[in-house]
Amino acid sequence: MHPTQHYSPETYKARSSVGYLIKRAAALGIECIEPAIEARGFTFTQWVVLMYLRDGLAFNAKEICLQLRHDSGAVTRLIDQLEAREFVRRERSVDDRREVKLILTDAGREMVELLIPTVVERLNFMLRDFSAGEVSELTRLLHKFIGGFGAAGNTGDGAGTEGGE
Amino acid sequence: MHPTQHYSPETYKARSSVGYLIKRAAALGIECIEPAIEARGFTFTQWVVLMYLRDGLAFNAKEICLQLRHDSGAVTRLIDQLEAREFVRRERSVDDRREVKLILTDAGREMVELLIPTVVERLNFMLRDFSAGEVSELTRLLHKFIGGFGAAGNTGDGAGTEGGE
DNA sequence: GCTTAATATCTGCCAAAGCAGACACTGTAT
DNA sequence: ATACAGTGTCTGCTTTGGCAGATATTAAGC
Repeated sequence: MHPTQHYSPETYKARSSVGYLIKRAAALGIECIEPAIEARGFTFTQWVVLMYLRDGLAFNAKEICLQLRHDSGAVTRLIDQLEAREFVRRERSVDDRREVKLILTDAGREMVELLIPTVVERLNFMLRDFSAGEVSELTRLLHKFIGGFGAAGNTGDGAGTEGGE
Repeated sequence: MHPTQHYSPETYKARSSVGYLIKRAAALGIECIEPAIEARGFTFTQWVVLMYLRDGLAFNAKEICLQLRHDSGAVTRLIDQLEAREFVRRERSVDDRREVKLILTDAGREMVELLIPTVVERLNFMLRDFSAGEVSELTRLLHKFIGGFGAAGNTGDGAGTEGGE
């Protein structure tokens, strides 16, 4: 069960590493979309949180922390801002009074729907030279990348005995 | 000349958007590699800068700003730290005295080489379920994504699977 | 019922990053 | 030479994110 060696220390170069490329692609993508979001008075992160709530990717602060990979304190303050502007409402859960359920207000939902066409347009623009097959393959590979080790332990050691082609 | 419509506002969902997936992949990748870097006393960003200098992706602060997509002030302070620890040296350019050339010291180069095997191991771990063809295709698609609209000085090589097996 | 551990959220403090402006230097035109 | 625009770097000020600790609630053990 020798592990697959896609890279080796002797020949490793940043510019051909998927680590470098993914990081750079993320930065360029945000840079492309962010101005459109900020023109409507939101930070990119605020927008992302509103989308998470709309799409049911998160229902409380904890889940937003996990999704965003952000600190819980940062998320608290982020929600504070969105709540102050009445795009999100906090509602203490009755089942578990530790939990605070986050609910998109009507204004919040309206704002998300208003912004989506712009974001979609930007995404389509970024992918304008891609065929449908390429987008679908990129999506598949990114899903695999995320699922492959996001779920399995990534705790610093070589615990990965799962998988194994 | 109708643009390719990979996404449409009516059906857009965060979890299937390459924007969301790339951002998440980047976050997970950093999360996987960062602990190994910090165990050696560096922040992830400091590591990246050292790699850029090693691989000639940047020679001065301006180029690091463009590569990292960071503010020039942030980069100045980042270089301050690396210079204080003597991994990087500032050298005023004689051709253009506005420019400050950044040079990896011997200690800096040594440190990079010391860290590379760990980073390579982590990358290979993240990609352990990927075939060589998949890594190469992911690399190609990310290059295309970046080059397509980034338009930055991207001396692409396109190849992914160096290092063989 | 009381104690302890775990969970969800929030608050204070510090570091990192963005923004705007200052400064130094270059190149060009007058 | 002087003036002016453009560029690279650096410095304050503010915002954001990370870390640690506090509070409130739940769950399990005695």
